Amino acid sequence: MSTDTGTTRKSRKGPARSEESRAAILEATRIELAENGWRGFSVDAVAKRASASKQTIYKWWPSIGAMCVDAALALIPDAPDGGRDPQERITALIVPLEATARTGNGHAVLRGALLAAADDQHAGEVWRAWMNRDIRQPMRMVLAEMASKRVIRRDFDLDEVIEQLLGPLWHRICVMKAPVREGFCSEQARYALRIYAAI
Amino acid sequence: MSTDTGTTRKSRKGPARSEESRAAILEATRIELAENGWRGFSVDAVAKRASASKQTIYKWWPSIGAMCVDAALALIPDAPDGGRDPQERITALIVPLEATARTGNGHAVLRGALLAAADDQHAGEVWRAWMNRDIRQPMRMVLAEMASKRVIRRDFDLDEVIEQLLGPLWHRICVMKAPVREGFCSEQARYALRIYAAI
Amino acid sequence: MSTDTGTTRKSRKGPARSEESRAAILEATRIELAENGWRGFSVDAVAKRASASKQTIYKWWPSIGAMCVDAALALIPDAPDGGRDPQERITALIVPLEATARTGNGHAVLRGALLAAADDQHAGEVWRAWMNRDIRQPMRMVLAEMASKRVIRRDFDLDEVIEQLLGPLWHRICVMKAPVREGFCSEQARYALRIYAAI
Amino acid sequence: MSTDTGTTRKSRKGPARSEESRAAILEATRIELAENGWRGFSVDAVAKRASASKQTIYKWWPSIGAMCVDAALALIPDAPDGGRDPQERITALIVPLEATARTGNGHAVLRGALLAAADDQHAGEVWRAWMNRDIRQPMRMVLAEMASKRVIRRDFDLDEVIEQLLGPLWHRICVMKAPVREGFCSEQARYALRIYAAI
DNA sequence: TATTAATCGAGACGGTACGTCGAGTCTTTAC
DNA sequence: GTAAAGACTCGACGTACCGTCTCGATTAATA
Repeated sequence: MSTDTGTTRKSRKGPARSEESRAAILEATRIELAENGWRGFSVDAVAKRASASKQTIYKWWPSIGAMCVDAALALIPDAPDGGRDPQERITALIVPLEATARTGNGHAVLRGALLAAADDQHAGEVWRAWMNRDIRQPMRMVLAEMASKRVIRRDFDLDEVIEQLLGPLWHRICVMKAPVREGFCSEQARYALRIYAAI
Repeated sequence: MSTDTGTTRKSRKGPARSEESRAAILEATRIELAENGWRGFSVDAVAKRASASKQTIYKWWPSIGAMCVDAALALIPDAPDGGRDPQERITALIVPLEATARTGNGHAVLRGALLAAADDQHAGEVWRAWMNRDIRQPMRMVLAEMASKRVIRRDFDLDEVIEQLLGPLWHRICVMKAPVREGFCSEQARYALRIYAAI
Repeated sequence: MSTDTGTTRKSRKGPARSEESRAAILEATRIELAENGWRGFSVDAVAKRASASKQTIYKWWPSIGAMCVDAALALIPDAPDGGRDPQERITALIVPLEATARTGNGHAVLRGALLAAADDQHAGEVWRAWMNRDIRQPMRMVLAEMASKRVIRRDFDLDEVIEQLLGPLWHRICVMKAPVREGFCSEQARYALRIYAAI
Repeated sequence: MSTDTGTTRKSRKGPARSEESRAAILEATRIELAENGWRGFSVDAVAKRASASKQTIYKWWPSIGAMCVDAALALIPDAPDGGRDPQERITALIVPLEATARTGNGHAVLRGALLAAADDQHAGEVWRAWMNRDIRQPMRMVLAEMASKRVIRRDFDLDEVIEQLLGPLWHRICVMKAPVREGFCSEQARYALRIYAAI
């Protein structure tokens, strides 16, 4: 789930931003975040691992927290097409997160990014912006459609639905530090919709 | 929800552990945690604010994360008596958390402690031990009783129920950084039980 | 006391070296050197002040120290004609330095250049080459003539004479940071010759 | 020529300043200064070489320049007793400098300290304070005595005499970077007094 | 008149060092 | 004994500068 690199430009003096350097920094960030956690995360270590200059890091990211979130978001695959079934469409929105948490050190990277988002101003904004664009808005569409067809109640609170969907994953990854079984997220989706089922 | 102070002793030379100092350190911890977050949290600042020596802090806590969790747990009131109704008994277990999150800077302290628990080995153990004693075990009892009476299904996973109960609160406090409305937790309890309702 | 610009060429493709840029760089160098001293001197600041590219600076000077010396030497006026009197001829060789030190921020520029010459390999060579050409050689001629006429002793050491002439100025500018009074240098010349007077 | 360590205290909580650390820092400073010069001098390198913390360095010295001067002054031996002869007494004041310049890497250390004193506010003050105490004041006494006995003229300028004494040494060490022969300083003393000789 | 080679401003980049802050340990004094 | 005070080493912070490189534009000699 890529974010903007900000390299777009029409014509300007001097060399363009090095995409190579950017990718190396994000990869190093993921490794360091997974190994040392959020408080133990060190920009120096990232710079050294990525053979990059700290200057370059601080130039392109507003804070190291934002960089951590960026690095994690780059790991999340694009959502698959959910077809017509509302239940499937909602599941499709959150399975990429589950997939990330279940692959390699993805759970540790996600945990680091979530901590960064909770602890750092900029990181929180980046994370919520991503959530808004990739989860909240699409889900609002689906839920509105379901509500109009009386499949679910009309008085749901969008944010609370999202919390019921993502909260358990968060708790598992961050607090329990236990593995995420397959289908964990899709099951939460089924539960959540059942809660709001009309009658 | 106090934790052990470790001051119990039969007879030993010299003065006992200063309860005054311990309280000042925990209070300073809460303030610093709420003001500067987890990554910005500093032992030096706590020591200065509490007029304590760093030595004293390191003497009594295995890690600063554990101290943060201790400081937050000291803020959580004891659970009220839930009576006989299972629904009420479960609600009673989690409303202290909601109450803490809704009082003063409690949400920020809780957030700091949760981040510490997710990021720091010792802190995570302290937090999970508390959860196990004050939430998980009591809830296991209630749920077992409900299952035996066929009020809920028998095949629930205790940890997943807990995640459905606490996850949303976490997500709200840490990710959304939005206020927690009254009844948020008890509603999650109602939802969770509905999910596992028999039939 | 100008040094070679290195722009002489017979025929070559492309534009010639920009004299405008060179002058702007040297002027910026003088200002920065006077303001920030030798250790605080920054190529970036010179480039920005002169609206020049760092590339241009590194292309034309072997080291920043050499550039500092160049910038200072450009400030030293040509020596006046000393006439026939040996005393006057020697005085004429060093009064340009005194004049520079007594004009505007000349003392600070001179100090910066001297520090550069003492601290930097290239700068030292540039400075000593200038000294050799503009002070040492002419003085050798005058002193030899005086020695042949038995006005001064024959066993003087040229470099020690120069040190007696320039050392005090140096000490005043660099160590005492006190103003240089008019006639300071010519008086040193008179003293030095008196030291070596025959008889 | 030691300077105050500032470790004097009657009674205070906490450990005293570590003399061991202070000595290691000064020795490392001398080595680094001699090897890399003033502009190339690095606090990091000193800290690493002395196995000291930068914190400790910045705690006890107002600037790195002052530290460099301190390190050099510690190398200058105490002045010998000059006896009764005024000429000898003056010579005795400056031979320690010559001796330092002629021993080991003393010339490079002295050069570094002189550059620091010329380039750095604090360093200059430290150097001039030392000069005032160990050279200027004693010399003022001797010269006053000589003037009262009509051995020298009465209208000399103390600072100019000092410049004539020390300037040549400086010029040799810093600009010429040539070795200092034995007797260089005492000869300058003889010259200077001859200049101001009555009649 | 194109082509070509050089110059120049702008600025991105990997590094090194800056001066500050915090972690965790140790030492001294006071109680 | 406990605790406050604080010095110490080590490492990371975010910034500044160094010296090299790349880019786009411009300028002058050559073809």
